[in-house]
Amino acid sequence: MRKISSRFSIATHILAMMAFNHPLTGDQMAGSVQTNPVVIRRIIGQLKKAGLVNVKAGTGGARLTRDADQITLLDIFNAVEVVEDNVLFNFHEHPNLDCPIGANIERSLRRTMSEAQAAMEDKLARVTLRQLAGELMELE
Amino acid sequence: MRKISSRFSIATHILAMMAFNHPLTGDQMAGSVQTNPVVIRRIIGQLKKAGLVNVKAGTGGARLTRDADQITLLDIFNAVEVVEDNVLFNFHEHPNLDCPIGANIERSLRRTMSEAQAAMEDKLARVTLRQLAGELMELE
DNA sequence: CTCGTTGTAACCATTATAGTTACATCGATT
DNA sequence: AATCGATGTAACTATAATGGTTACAACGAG
Repeated sequence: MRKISSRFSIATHILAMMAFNHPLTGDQMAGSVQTNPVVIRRIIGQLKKAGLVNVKAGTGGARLTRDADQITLLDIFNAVEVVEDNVLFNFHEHPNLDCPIGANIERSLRRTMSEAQAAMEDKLARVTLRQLAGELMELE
Repeated sequence: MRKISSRFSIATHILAMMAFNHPLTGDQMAGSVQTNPVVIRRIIGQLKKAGLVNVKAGTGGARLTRDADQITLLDIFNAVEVVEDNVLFNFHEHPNLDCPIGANIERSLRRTMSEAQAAMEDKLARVTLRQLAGELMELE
């Protein structure tokens, strides 16, 4: 299967940079991530929409809207990895209603899927941007 | 982002069917899942490679290689959702080494990613095909 | 007014998914 | 032996996500 996109790691990287150096331009971030500035701007756009980041027009520069310990990795994940109905697992859509097994399996399988997703999200929710930067931020 | 493919739910569906009706043909499964038989055969191929299923050549018919309580949803997931290096999360590949943040973030972010994946897998590992079928299997 | 920056639009190449047709091959039955 | 249903693949298609790219309008500060 396809991996979860690099938008998540890129977003986390640039947000961590913002936690140190306050106003940062897209080109500076693109230099650190080593990708095209437009890729960065698209991600910044998603982070803005999620309310994690403010961008100054004209002169440029992005900064966090709150403290790094108020932003979890789940906040970042949900900002850049948007999935339909916030449901990660697909379920084949036309199971034959004449098949008693399909009908009965669906409910419990969907529940397990949902629990699995929730367990993953919980791990992301327990780590803040602050914790991630960790030792580095002590030096500030 | 893209959802996890329907192969997982389809594979679980047809394995649950096999837990009841022992030798099952691909066309019967395709009828219950309501998809093309070739899609089923491709999934069966993956389940065979993972050692979960036996297929009788010529006359046809697939059956489980072990009891339904010896097959977990994680077994099924790993059989049909193969991801490079078994690592679900991507990490952008050329972070600039001159950026101290990128370098320092990578290790801890990768750890959290790995924990999140493990938490999800653990939920899948705790449910067996037998448990999923649940009440239905009591009637056997 | 100019300059650097941002926000988008418009492409492009690559890849995964899901479906489809076609066909060689196998084993059992007649 | 010939036939029949079933499996295993190859080949092709359409659709969509990802990641990169160029181009350009708009904005604010100097």
